[in-house]
Amino acid sequence: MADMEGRTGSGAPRTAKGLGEEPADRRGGRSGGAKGAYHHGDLRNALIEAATDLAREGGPESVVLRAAARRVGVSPTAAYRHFAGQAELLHAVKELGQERLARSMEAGGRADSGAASGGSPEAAEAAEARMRALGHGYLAFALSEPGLYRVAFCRDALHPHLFHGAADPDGGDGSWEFRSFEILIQALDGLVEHGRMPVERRAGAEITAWSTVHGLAMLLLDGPLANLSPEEIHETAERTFDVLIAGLTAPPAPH
Amino acid sequence: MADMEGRTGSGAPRTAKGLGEEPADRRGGRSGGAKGAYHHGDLRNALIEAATDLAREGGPESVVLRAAARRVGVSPTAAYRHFAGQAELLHAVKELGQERLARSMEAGGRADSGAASGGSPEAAEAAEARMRALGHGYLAFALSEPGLYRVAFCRDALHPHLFHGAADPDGGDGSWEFRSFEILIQALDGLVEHGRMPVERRAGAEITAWSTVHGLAMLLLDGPLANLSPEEIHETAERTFDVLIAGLTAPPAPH
DNA sequence: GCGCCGATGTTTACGGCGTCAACATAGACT
DNA sequence: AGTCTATGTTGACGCCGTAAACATCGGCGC
Repeated sequence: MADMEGRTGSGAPRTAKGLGEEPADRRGGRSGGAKGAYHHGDLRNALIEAATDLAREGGPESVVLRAAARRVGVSPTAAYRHFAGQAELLHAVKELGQERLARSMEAGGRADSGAASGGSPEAAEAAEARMRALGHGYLAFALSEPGLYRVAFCRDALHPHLFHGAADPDGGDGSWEFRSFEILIQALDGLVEHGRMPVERRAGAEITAWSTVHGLAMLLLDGPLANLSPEEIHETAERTFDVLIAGLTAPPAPH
Repeated sequence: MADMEGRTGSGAPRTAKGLGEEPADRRGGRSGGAKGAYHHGDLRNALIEAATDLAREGGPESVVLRAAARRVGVSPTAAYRHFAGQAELLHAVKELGQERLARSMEAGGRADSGAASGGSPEAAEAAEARMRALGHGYLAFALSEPGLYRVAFCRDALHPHLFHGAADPDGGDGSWEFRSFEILIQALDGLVEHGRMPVERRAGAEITAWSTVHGLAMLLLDGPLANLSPEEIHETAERTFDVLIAGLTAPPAPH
C-alpha cells in the first residue's frame, strides 16, 4: 500500500499518444498508427519531453524522475531502462536547453553579418551589431524560458567540467558541448578581423563577454535584479553591452 | 518503525557542546556551563551553524533540515519551533553567506582608499585599484567557499526579490540586504568622484560590474571554466577586470 | 510454426526528505 | 504551588531516488 499514485489498476501500459512528434520508427518495427502499442514505442524521448516541461515549469529542482514517468503514464522505475538515474535525465534536459539557447542567440544574432571581409567601417559596425544581437538573443532565451535556462547551467553531476580547456581558444576540436560558446568566439573573431577590436584584448575575451551576459541573466532571474520592468531590463542590458563593448574595443592598455 | 536514524533511545535531549561560540546567554537565564542543559539553550543558531556546514560541503541542495537537526542532536521537527520550514533555514544560511562575501570583498579591497578628495591622478589610480581589489575579494570568497557562495545566490522561495529597486541608485535607504552591493556602489562613486570614470557611464554601472564578476565566478565554479589552474584563474580574472574597467572608464559613447 | 531470449515495463520494498498533529517537559510567571 | 507557554519528541503521511524480483512482448533460431 505504498505509493498509491494516479495509476490505473490495469496492468496494460498506456501509450501517451497525441504528442505530435515523429515516433522515430524505432529500429524498423511498426511504423503505423496501431493504437494498442506493445511496450511504449519510444520512451526516453517521451521522458525527456516530460522532464523538459517540468524544467520549464520549475527549474532544475523540479525535474523529478517520478513526475516525468507519471506524466508519460509509466511506472517510475521504467525510466531506469533508459537512464542510469535522475542525474542522467537531468543532463539530457540540460543539453536540450543548451541547444535552445544557441538557437535563440543565432535567431537574435542573424543581423546582416555577411559583408565585406576587409576592415571597412561598415563591416566593423556590423560585427559590433552582431555582438549586441547575440547578447539580446541570449537574454531573450533566459527571460522567456527561465526554467530551461537554469537547467542549462545547473550543476551537473555527470560531466563536472563541460568542456576541456575553454581557456585556450587555440582550435575548436569540437570536443566541448556549448555551441553558444563557439558562436560567441566567432563573433569576437569577427570584431578583431574587421578592426573593431585590438588583438591585444582578444585573449580571454570570450570569458569576459560570457561572464557579463551570463551574470546579467542570473541577476535578472534569481538575483537582486528580479522584478524589473521590461523597459528597465532592456535599458539595463543595453547599457551593460555598451560598457562591455567599450571595454573590448578600447585601445590596448597603456600599462 | 519508521525513521530509525542515529538516535539514542534515551529521550533526554543532548546538548551539542564544544561548538566554541558564545551561547548569547539566552534572555537572562543560566549562563554557566551546567552540562545537563534543559532544552538546548540555543537551537536556531546551532541549526544555522550545522546547516552552514552542510552548505559548505555540498551547496544549496545539501542544506537539509533533517540532517542539520541530526548534527545538532535533536529531533527533525524541533527545527519547526525556530523556522517555518526548510526554506527559512536555507534563507538564514544565505544571509550568512552574503555577509561573509561582503567581508571578503572588504578584506580584499582594503587597498589604501583613503586619500585626496579631488581629482588627483593618485586618487583616481587608487579608486581603480580598489575596484580591482573588490573583484579579487569577491572571487576569492567564491573560490574558497563555493558551497556557501552558491547558497548566497541560490533561488530563494522567501524573498524572491532581494532588494527593492536595485536599478536606481538614488539613495541607499538600507532596505536591501546585500552589503556587497553597497560596497560596489561606493567604489563606483569613487571612480566618478576622482575623475576616473565619466558620469555618463555611471548609470547602471553597478549592474554591469556585478554581472561581470558574478558571471565569472559562476562560470569558474559550475560552468565551462571549472578545472582551471590557479594561475589561469588569476590571469583570466585580471584580463576580465581589464576589460570591465576599460569599458567603465572609456570616454562617453560618441553615439 | 514454435519456443526461447533479451529488451522493456511493473511490483514491491527500503531509506531519506519535508511537514503536520498530538503529546511531553521544563522554565517562567502569578 | 500551580498553571501557562515555549520548546522538543513521537508518529505518521506522501513524496523522492533507487534496487531486486517478476512479468510481458517481439524477434530470432530451429
